[in-house]
Amino acid sequence: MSEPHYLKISDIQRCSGKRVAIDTETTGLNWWECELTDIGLYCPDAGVSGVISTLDYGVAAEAKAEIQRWSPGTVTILHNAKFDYHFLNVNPRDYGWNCIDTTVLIHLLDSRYLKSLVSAELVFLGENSKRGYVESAPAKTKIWNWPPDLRAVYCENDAIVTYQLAEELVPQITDWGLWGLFEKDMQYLAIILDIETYGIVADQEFMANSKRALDKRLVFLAEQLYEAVGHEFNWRSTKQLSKALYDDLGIAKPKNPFAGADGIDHSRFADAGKYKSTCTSTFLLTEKVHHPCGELVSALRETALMISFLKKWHELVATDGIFHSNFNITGTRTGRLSSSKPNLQNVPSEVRGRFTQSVFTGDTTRTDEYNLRKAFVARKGMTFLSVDYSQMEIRTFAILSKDPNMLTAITSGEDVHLYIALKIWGDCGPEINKIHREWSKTISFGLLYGMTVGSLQYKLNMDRARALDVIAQYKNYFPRIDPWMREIIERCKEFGYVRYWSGRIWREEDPIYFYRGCNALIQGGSADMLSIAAIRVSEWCRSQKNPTDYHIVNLVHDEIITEVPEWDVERCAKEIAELMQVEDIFGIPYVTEPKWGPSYGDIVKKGKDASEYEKKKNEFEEQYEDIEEEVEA
DNA sequence: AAATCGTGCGCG
DNA sequence: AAAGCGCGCACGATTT
Repeated sequence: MSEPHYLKISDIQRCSGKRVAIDTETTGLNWWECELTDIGLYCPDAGVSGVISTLDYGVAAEAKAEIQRWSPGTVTILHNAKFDYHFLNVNPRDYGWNCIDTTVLIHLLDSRYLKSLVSAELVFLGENSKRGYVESAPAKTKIWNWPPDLRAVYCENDAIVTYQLAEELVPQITDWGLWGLFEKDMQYLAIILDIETYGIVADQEFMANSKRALDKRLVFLAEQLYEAVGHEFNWRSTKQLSKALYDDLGIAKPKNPFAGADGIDHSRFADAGKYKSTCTSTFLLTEKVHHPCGELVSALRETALMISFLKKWHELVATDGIFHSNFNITGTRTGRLSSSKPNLQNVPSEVRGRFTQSVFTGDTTRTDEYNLRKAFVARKGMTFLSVDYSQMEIRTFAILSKDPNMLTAITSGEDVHLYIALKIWGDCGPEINKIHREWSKTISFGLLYGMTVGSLQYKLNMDRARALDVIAQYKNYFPRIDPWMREIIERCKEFGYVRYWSGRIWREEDPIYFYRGCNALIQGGSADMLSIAAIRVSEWCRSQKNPTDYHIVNLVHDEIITEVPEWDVERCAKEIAELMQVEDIFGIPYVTEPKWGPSYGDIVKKGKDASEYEKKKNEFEEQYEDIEEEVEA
């Protein structure tokens, strides 16, 4: 092992204004409760290479303060910058530093690359310098428990590798014409750093009440099921469930819809084991197996899932009652954001079961203990303001494909799906129009994602000829759909990638997946637009008279949620909704819709009756009592 | 005992 | 219940 190079506090200032790679080691991943153990710096222009050991709290504070004195224009280079910045308690934007995050460089070159430093070094520098250190460390020991000298050389090495990666990758990014997009993503990263730091408050009382009610509900439902079947079993196991329903209870098992007249599945999927012979999906159980046990299992699954959300959240909420979720800008194939610990992008809402397997089966409203968005609340005196885009992806499709009729549809100001349905199939009376509207929705989203005829006939329960006819009518009305899709597939064939309006590159070499490029352009193109909107909203927040009262708290693909003073919400709604239209980008406004309320589960459009909240609350209390009685009985 | 895969489902 | 895109997470079953 090489000797560690311990730096003096005074060495830190030598990096100011220069290109400096930073790597930190810490006592854990949770930056809001863990400590820095080391700060590695590599700045060849200043002749600095080494580590500040920050095990001493005073030294850590001193080192952080010195770093904060770096002048504007200092180029900080980090691998997964958000992590280190959280521990250093700084946002590079606030100090005028440039930031180069090497994971983002990699992601922009090809979103399929793994982002770990080991993998990056191997792919782009052809080495694995970490291995030696890891092998000389005590087996299965966390880095923060390593001997300090070993950790120091490891940390310094990571900083050096990060610097080398930037040297290698920045010219590649420039060559591909991606530098502008990279700078945008670095601005985005700074905002996400703010969002994570500020966090979102947990309503732990709601979580506890909801959990209690759901636990009882689960026991009650399970007992019902076991009684019906005649014995206990693990309903979570598809194997055991299949046996209980179709063998023990003798319910008729749904026929394989892909089987031919001889009852045998001759499709190309049959051998691949794609047909799940247990037949226990919720879709089958509720739509095809008409038996109360199907409903029971469906309710059990929903209840169990809600409980698992609550259990996870209980572990994740910090001691100050705040969630510090993690948003990853390099986590998806298309350029969307992903969220974890907790995932703030898949929180169950009040509306349940809109679709089962994408087949419309009617909306139902969840009672309060199932409306888990209520677990996220605004701080005292504040309110959540959620502004989302209407039909964002259809709008992006219209703009990218320049389909004249689709552009008219989205700028008409009408209900887009109904508008399309009426244009294609005419006014057939309210009942039939409703069906046509569902068709239109299924086809619109299906086409965007590359749905096949077979799938549509299955989804809409039509024969092949009818499904083909419906698609033909749709495509006949929107003449640019087919040509646009063909162009994208052609580009994939020719270049091995397609470019978004933003310049982002989506790569694919396998012809069987070229069709996914259409979805990537729409989904990812929308994501790049939302990120720009978020950057502007963040700037707006910081330009307010009292900026500490205005924060973004969540981003959900087509929605920006801010926390603003309750008294000021109407003005905020108006200004942010307008700002988010970003009309300057395409010359066409993205229509936005503001809603607000005291919790994420209780945001409604302006004008909705406040007594609605009290009404639901009472229903919750009643239902909770019912469950208590049910269980006791 | 731990890692990985398969299934299922929440969201857009 | 495969066929339409993109995620994160929990759990059972299976593999190492």
